[in-house]
Amino acid sequence: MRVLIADDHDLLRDTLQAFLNAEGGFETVTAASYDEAVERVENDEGYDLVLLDYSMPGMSGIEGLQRMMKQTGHNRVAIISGTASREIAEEALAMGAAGFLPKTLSAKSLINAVRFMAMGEQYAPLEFMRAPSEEMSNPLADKLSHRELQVLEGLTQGKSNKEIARDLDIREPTVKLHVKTLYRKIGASNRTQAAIIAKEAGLF
Amino acid sequence: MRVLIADDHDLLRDTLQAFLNAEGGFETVTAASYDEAVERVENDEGYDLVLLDYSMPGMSGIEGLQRMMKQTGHNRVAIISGTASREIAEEALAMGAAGFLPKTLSAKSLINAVRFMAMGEQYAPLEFMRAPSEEMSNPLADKLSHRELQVLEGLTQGKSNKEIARDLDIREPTVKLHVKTLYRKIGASNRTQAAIIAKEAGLF
DNA sequence: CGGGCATCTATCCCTATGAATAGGATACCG
DNA sequence: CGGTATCCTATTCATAGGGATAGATGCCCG
Repeated sequence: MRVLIADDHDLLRDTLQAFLNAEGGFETVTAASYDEAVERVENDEGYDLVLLDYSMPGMSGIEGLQRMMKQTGHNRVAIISGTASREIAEEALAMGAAGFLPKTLSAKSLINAVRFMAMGEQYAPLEFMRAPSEEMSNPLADKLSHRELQVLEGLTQGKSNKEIARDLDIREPTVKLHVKTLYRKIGASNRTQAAIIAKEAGLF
Repeated sequence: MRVLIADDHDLLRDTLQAFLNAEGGFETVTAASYDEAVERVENDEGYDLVLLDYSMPGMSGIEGLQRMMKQTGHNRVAIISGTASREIAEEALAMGAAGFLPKTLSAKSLINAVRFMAMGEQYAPLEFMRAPSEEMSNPLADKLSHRELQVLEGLTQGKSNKEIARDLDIREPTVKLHVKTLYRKIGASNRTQAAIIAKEAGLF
């Protein structure tokens, strides 16, 4: 099995190559930039898999993946990245990439994944894909006080101020205040927008 | 590699066994029911992987997976199913299942997946996991007239009736009418609920 | 052709919402 | 202790939203 590893981090590239050689029985070739990778693919033959670092000179993200996939034709191309988000992984996979490898992957899993992809399957770490989008520990929630969050939850359920007041056992004017300050904090101008924003942030 | 296949469909079970033996080089044992599978695991030793049909006698869904995982201890257990939804797959994987195999999988991919799982990795078909939940082709949209849909879209953007009227170039009272009839159709009692319902149905 | 349907317009009336402002209670922190 | 933040309550006012009802048009289908 021939694998091309393209990454601008020398250390990672070299250790990865050594490891794939020793433990996985792969034949590996490396490139330190996107252009070098292109050159290798042009001149050499028969790579079973091309690993592209998501952020390296010349790559320009998902667009580099696309170009490489076009250029290699039937060859399989996977993304390897230390930072990319799930959205990017999804995009790459939807585009037909052979896989997505976060650098948090264990060496053992990486061997398995590379072998899996070289067999023609599509790989991505399930726990990575299963993560609920971004979450980002909800920057929204942090900005709001406890009460404001409770009120916001009421909004997302389509409740009136009066209902929210009853549920929280506070007076209606108080609810209105929380509602208004919460608008300011999350950038909404009415309750429907607030509800949508909260929903889209994955709250409740 | 020793694999236990538990499925009440004789045909599938036998062909699967034959195929895994011949093409994958696996040693396979079969069971026709959940209880038989439990028995096999108790008496035999060293299964690298247990494949459980999601709907077979005694299995009772995700609960059977849980019991089997507890019983086998370190052994790896995967679900195989012809009907189960993505939600069930997610649940199984979150619970630590070795994988999820829909019966729509190609034989070649199945071999790869089984080998992958036997190596200790977690597998599920990415295209299956990436599918946007259910979608159900939006029963909501069918119930609404064209205008009502346009108005509903405005609602989901947090617009006021006046804004919607301007955007659609109709008078505000008309918008209010559409809004009201649309509430009835989708079961909302105010604009926020309508917006949430539309959002959750995947509209817009 | 007439009935049913979606569409558009309009008016009345009441309630809910949003903005502005203000005062008091509590709790935490330097 | 004083400063600050959060929370609760209150009042007033303009506007938006929601319910009800009514009338008119254009269109398709039986």
